[in-house]
Amino acid sequence: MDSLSTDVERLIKDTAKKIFFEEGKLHATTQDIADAAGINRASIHYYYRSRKVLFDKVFEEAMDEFHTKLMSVVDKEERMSRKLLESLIDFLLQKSMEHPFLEMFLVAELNENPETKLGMLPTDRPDKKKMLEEFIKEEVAAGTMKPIEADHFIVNLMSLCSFPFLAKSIVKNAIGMSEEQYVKFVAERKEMILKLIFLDL
Amino acid sequence: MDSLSTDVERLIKDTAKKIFFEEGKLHATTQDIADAAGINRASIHYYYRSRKVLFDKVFEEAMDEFHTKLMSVVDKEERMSRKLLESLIDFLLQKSMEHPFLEMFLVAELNENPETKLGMLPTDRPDKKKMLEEFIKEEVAAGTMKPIEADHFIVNLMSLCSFPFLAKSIVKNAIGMSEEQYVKFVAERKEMILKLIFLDL
Amino acid sequence: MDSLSTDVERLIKDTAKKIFFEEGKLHATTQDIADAAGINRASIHYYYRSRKVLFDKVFEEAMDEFHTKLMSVVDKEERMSRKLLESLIDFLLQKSMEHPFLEMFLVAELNENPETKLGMLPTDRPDKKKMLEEFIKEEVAAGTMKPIEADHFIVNLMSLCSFPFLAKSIVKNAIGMSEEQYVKFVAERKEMILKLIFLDL
Amino acid sequence: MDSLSTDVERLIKDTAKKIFFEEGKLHATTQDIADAAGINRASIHYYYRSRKVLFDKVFEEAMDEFHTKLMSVVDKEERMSRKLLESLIDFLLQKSMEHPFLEMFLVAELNENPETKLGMLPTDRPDKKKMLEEFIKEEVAAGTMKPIEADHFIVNLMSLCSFPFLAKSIVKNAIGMSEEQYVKFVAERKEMILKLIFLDL
DNA sequence: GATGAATGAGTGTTCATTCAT
DNA sequence: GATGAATGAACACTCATTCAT
Repeated sequence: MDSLSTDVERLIKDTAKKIFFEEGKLHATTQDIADAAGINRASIHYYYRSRKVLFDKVFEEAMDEFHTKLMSVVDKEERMSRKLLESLIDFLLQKSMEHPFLEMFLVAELNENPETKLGMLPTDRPDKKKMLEEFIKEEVAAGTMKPIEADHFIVNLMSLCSFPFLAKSIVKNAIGMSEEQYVKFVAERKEMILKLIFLDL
Repeated sequence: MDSLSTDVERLIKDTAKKIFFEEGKLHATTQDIADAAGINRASIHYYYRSRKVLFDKVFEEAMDEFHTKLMSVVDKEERMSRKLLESLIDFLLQKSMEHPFLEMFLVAELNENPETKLGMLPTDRPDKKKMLEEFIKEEVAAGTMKPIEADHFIVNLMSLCSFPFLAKSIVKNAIGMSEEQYVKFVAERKEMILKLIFLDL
Repeated sequence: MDSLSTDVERLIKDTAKKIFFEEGKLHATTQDIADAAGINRASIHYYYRSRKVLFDKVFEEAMDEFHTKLMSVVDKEERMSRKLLESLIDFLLQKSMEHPFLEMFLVAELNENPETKLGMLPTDRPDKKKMLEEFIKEEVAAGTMKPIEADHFIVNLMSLCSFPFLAKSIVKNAIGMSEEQYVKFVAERKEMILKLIFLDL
Repeated sequence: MDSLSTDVERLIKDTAKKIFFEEGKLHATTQDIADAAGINRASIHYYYRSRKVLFDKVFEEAMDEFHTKLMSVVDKEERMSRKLLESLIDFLLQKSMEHPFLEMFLVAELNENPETKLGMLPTDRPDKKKMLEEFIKEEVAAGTMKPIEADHFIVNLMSLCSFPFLAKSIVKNAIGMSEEQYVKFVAERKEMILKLIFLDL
């Protein structure tokens, strides 16, 4: 009953997501999307009234999914722990693999329309920041971590997880990696990041 | 040394650089550039045959400048040293402040035209990589650094230096920073990165 | 007498007539008609092959109806009389109330396609014209009418009967009439027109 | 100095006016206008940002011109007189010859968007109506006119002057007039209308 | 050298229309 | 018979680009 038509609607959305957030084609036209989906350009307007509506929907959905999953990770425990941190890194790496260019679109949108409001991102919550600060303090006290401000800590995490995927083409070119080497490289990131954070690993 | 026209030629180039790499306006039109430069749109085509020529020139120049400066830093010494590394971080942070969105354009270009050849980036040179690996080995031997592959090391550096600028709007939103807080935050990056790398700082 | 489908067929036709000739929506789309009829847009093409076929049918029908009724009025008597003229005015006012915008479509069609042939209108018949001229001559002789050419007479009649309905929105705006005042105004037209024609009223 | 470019701007406007209000092509596209003007379709967007802007400007201008001229006729004298009435009829016939289809567009617009506000039309002014009523009263007292309400009088005038031009194609078809006969017919309208109004003519 | 005017090519969008069920 | 899905054709519109001055 979730009949054929719905499939095309989803196909369009999925194709758009792929082109935008996986392939990072910032300038993709409705024709590009239609071609990639193997459908007529007018179908896009049949299901989504306009390019903007499609884009907004696809973008909002990707952001929502990101937000929701992040929340489910971050809110799972009362206190920050190594296990929780590991889950967080897992999540950040995972979504960067799936949608390496989501941030690019967000940044492009914000550069074009600085007043755009985005769904409050999770770390902008005092309780979570406090939680993180306490964790750092404890680890520092235990001699397993060097003192660091929570803000830098979280931005480091984002940077180390997102940038290598976003800038995959640069990274590969700059370092002269083959695709295989890149895959291996990416697989090592999690352990590498943990070792960078904790002195006892 | 040229005539008056050169001034306009330079004005166009500088304005384009600003709009593209400082403001990150990926979709900027020739009209946007002309408006920002306070000149006629046709002048852009008079000095640069087409938008693509202007973009390519501006892009190549920014990349060349980046490349040249990087080389001058990296090739200053025969051997890698803490001082050299510090210079490198200084440089990376500096160029990210100047042109936070240069990578975005590079990535966008590579996503659109994967075959694009970019001037060989510096670390794709076995000697430099070797140099870095030796440095790491020595620091590890001295107990002032944890073992890390050179590739991860260099990508970490790029990530930690570039991402916070590229994603300034996200970072500020996600953490709820004011402009003043962001300025302070950015000023602290260098010391923070060094402390992250070296165990004895 | 037909089956159910005929009902829908008629519904479509009636709705189209209403939108076109009563509401004067010159730019009405098939979707507008489908919405107003509470049916699916595709049904319109099921019953009528194309928009043009529907429009032509609806238009032809309205014209035919007009033509037929006019004929039945005009051909009822052998000779023109005051009573017949009164019937004619009644009819013209009546059809202008029902389909105030029929002429607009006719005019629009003729402007777009000047070669369009329309069913011969009744006054384009020498006998009828002769009949009218005799009537005028008699009334003039009786001192109850001023001399006037038959062509002007008939165009005056059309003008005085059609225009106030066709241009209702303008008339109301220009004179500042309320809907009630307009209704009263319209009701007075017949007597007014007769008084304008005949000196003894 | 009112150089070539301005000429094209005017050419576009004049062509649009001609197509819309003289030829009554309600569905005319920008391509139709461009073709008729012998220019590129994009030029229309160069001078007027959009079709709507062009249409609105052209429409407003035609209405303004109508309004201004009408005022200059109507306000020339303190009191209504036969001479003034004659001027008014002259004006109404004149503008109907120039722009026979202006009312059609006004009506179409009002049918599509009933809330549209149009520049107050002139007769919606109590003083003018009073003026007309006094004139009628005087003529009636002199036995040169039959009693008639001012509203009917003014609508009759509009009808008798506008309709024959607006519905030229119908009139010609209905009565079987040649172009020459129509020209003669039109030339006779003024005298005919005056004779219809005044008993002593 | 500089600029307003003009245009071709392409994009989003709407529409009547067709098709499969 | 009826309808949601899909499409070709046309439209308004934008943009980089060219031309004439």
